[in-house]
Amino acid sequence: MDAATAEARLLDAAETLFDERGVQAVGMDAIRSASGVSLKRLYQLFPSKDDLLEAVLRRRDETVRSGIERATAAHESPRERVLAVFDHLEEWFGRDTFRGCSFINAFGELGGVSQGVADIARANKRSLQDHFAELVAAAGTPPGPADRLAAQLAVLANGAMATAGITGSQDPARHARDAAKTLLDAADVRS
Amino acid sequence: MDAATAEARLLDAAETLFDERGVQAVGMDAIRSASGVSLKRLYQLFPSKDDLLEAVLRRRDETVRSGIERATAAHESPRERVLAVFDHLEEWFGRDTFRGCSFINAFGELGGVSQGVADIARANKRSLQDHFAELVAAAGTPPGPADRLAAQLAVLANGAMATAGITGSQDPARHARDAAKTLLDAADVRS
DNA sequence: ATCGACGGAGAACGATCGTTCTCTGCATGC
DNA sequence: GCATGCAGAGAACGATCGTTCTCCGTCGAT
Repeated sequence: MDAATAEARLLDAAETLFDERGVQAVGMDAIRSASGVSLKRLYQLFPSKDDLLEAVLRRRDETVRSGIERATAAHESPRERVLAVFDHLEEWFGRDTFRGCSFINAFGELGGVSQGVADIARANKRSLQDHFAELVAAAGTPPGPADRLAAQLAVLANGAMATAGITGSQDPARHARDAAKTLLDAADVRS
Repeated sequence: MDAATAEARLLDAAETLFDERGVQAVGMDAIRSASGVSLKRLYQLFPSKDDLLEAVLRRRDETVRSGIERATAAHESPRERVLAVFDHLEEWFGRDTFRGCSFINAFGELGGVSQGVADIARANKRSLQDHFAELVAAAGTPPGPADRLAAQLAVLANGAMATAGITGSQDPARHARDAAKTLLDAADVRS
């Protein structure tokens, strides 16, 4: 097995286990077993558990961004693109492995003791809000109101993630989508 | 020191430390030092760390509920009461010890491995939504639309908590409040 | 075929943690 | 004044975890 596939297997296994049980509840041995990559190789690629976790979060950040990018690109109008983000969330919440947003969860567990984790979570949330800002700006909304609307949409999206994680239901995505529609109407983003 | 004050000191110390660093990063010795209660007494009152954590969360649940209750009771109209919840959040987010919602954080860390923690978090979030539902119903909104609006408001509140925890800013409370106002207007909850 | 470098399996190590136990002192009841 | 039981301080214990090390087999080069 070459280094690239070992790394991918490690990140896959670690991501799954961290999502399932949290970070500190997962031992390096469990990651080794789940990935089939030896401990020696693991520590060559990721010198510490913190490094592995941050790599997992960074890769997940990329996955999330491109997933949202793809979901919104499938629609034409800014309004439909914004709503597509919430449809994307609903589909995500429906996966049976879903147990909340990795960044919200990792921040809750480690944000107080790991600056690295806190920084990555912050960057992820900022990128979500920035993405909403771009979509809203594309509708012709002036910068000030666009930023405010984007912040509100980001709060909705994060609320859907937190609520869906805890309740284990897809409903929060639909509720957030409905609320987003109301906000878009009020801001006169109709197309 | 009698049992009641020992228990209170333990819950205070544990709550502060858990909020600050997460649950698993806090040793029982740290709780002992911070509370000034001996380990022996601690284990007499709370037979395990899990018991202590659940007691902390249950007490916090009460605190949160009564805080919201008090904040809303200070206003007359249903609309003002709903908005008062978000003002309450803003004040909370401004406290320098704020590091996110204890239930969202605890669920992220332990929801996957502790049924007890998951249940308490779920109950807390349900009670928040129920409270919104009562406020909205008091405005004369019919049950169906009232429940939908309450769910949307709950998503907003949870989103504000998650976002404020990660970004360390009070802004999400204001953005959520503005969004709530728009939703109330759209639902014709004007007084 | 022999040597040597490398990778895997898992034991070992040191630290930490939850929990329990021991020892000591003290206060209270006779 | 003395015995008795309780509480505190912290050592001890057993388990777990992150990390490193040892041993062994394999494979490629000469």
